[in-house]
Amino acid sequence: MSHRVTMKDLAQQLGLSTGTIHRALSGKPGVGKDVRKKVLEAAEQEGYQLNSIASVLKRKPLRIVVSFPDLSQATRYYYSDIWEGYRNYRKELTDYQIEFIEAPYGIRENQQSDVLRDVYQNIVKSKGIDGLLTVGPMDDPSRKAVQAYCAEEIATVFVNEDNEHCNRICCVRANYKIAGRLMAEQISNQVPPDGRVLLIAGDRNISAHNLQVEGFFEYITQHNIPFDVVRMYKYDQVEEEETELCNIIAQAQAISAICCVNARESALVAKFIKKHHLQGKYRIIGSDVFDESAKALADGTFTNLIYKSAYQIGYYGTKILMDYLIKDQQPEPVCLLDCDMVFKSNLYLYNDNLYRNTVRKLR
Amino acid sequence: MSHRVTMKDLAQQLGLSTGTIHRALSGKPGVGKDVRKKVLEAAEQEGYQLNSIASVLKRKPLRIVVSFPDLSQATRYYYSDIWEGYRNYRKELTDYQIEFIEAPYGIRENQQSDVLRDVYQNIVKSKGIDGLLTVGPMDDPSRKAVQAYCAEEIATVFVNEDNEHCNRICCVRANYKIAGRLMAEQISNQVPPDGRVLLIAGDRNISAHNLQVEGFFEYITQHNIPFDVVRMYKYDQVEEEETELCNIIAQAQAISAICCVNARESALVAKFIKKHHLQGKYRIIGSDVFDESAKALADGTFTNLIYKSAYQIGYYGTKILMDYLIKDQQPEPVCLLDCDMVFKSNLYLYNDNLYRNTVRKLR
DNA sequence: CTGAAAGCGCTTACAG
DNA sequence: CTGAAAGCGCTTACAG
Repeated sequence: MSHRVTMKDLAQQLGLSTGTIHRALSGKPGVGKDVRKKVLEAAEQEGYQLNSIASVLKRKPLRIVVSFPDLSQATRYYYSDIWEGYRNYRKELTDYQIEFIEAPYGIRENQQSDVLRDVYQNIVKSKGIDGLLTVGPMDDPSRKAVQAYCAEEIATVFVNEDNEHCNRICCVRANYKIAGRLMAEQISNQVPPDGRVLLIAGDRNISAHNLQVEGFFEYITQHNIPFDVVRMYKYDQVEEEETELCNIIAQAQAISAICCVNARESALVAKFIKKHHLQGKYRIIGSDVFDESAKALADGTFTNLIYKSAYQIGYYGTKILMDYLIKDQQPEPVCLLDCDMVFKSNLYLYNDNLYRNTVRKLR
Repeated sequence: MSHRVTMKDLAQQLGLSTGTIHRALSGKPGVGKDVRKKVLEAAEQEGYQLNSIASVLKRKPLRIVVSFPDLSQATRYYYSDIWEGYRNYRKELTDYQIEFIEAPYGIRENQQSDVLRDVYQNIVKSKGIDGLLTVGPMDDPSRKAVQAYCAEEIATVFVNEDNEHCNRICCVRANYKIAGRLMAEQISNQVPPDGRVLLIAGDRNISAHNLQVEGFFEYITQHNIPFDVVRMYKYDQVEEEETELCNIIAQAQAISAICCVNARESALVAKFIKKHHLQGKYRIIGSDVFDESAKALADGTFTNLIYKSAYQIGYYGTKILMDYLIKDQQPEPVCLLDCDMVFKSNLYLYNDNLYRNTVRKLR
């Protein structure tokens, strides 16, 4: 264990005070241009590494805004896992002096932008904050709200949705393509290669849905599986959906399997199957783990579920932001978390929040 | 953020020095019995929590011995993942002043005990160590070697194998029962319920193998699947194994699927299938991810693999030991990590060490 | 057995 | 823009 270079060492070497070294290295204002350069060079030269532990002790608390959808709506299962992942990583940070400001928002139009603007007015402007963790904005007002944060050099990490027009340090999301491939592979293990498969493809405007569809076809193409795939796009036509399902199922050429790329329609499929007493007639892979889908898997209505790593996204999103702020670790711009195939046999792992104590591979 | 109670606060309240408070709370010698009691009570009363960050700064480095099998032998794939998980968690601990002493051992008889005794003589006795991370001893000499550590109050965490006769704080291992259930469930999705299944059951003396077999039968019993399961126990009769496989496969009543609870025999099955050009004839689930098994999955010889969380065992084993030493967190005595079903579509996650950056659910 | 003091490596508030 | 000093909350070595 040879001596690790400290700020004191650099200060002595350069004939400066440790305060100046600190200001130079931390990018704080109040240090001459050439002095800063000299310090950065010496630090590089000597292989100086910030001691992230020591730096915690005396600094004032970091202030982080965490803003995800609240649990009032359709995405509540998904986001309760995101919140939980965030909270669990937060526990790892006890003693790090971090103040988390939670700002959940409803999913009505403009809710994200309203909440973010509100926090900006009330907190950012007065006390200042250091980091922002939220969903990449999908509408103009939200994007503008986030850009106001980024303009203040506030480190920003997006979950689920990216938005490259904001100066975010990274986006953490599920690897949807692999999710689609997994569905195709699992189905291809179970139904004859010339079988007919209903792919409930979600919304053409939602990239998470498209990527899964893409992955699905990629797999069957690469493996020369001549599935007859029927795609259904009724995500925003809730009323027509059941009729459409009836039509497809009533067709002369029977389907053997159903795959569904999103939670809402998975719930709908489960309901439909039970209503028409079709349990066991099809191989069905649903998306996400929540009350209805978990029940459907447990009772045999579904064969499997794809878990899209919501918990891990919350956990890693928080970790990546904090590693950036505390340890100066620069993440990849996009971090993909792989999805899991859920079986009856390991459903309890996803269902039982008590032991959700985890994490996942990162790409 | 109300003020958190510090040692200084306790010292003032009790009219003692912070040094005494520290000695009392940390269980160090050199403090009177009733003084210690008084301090512990006050700490309890005031809700004192150690600031684990501050405690790192001035203390001398913790010294941890890490001793797993080396990579010279049959278990090298499995243990390279364990080592890697340990190394990756270690990276999270930069700045925590921890000195890791790596003591890999060969798998010949008594290698573990020799190495542990050697380290004990050369390091423990002279410099002292704070923690031990190793495989729970499976023979008498190793058990005695470990007990010598535990007698010195050295915090000990076992991976893979437990041994309750040592005073370990915890054992971290895969949830083998779930692994067995997953195999049964996946096979039952793919072959007719009255199908014949060959279960390569490993060694009757190895609990990891037995638990998987148990889980397998548990699943098919609970779900009333009338599989005809043929068990094969030839783990230590390598020469007879191929003959036995030939016999079973040649039988009039054809088997539909093969499940294998361990890595060595999975490699053997892959070789056998390829040699006899039987690819695609059976559904086959192998164990563990390593060169041969990964190839067999990729080329369609195997349908799936069960990954027994080696990486995560190394990662969490290290974390649990360090959380105990640094944050005073008492773990559950047995921590079970769930296993993954590996598909062609996500094989790269297990195969590509570059991005092995992860973790798993803990029970 | 107990206290008083120094110091871990940073960050900050203050003075100039 | 820069320096000198104090201090974060612990741990340690020394003195008694």
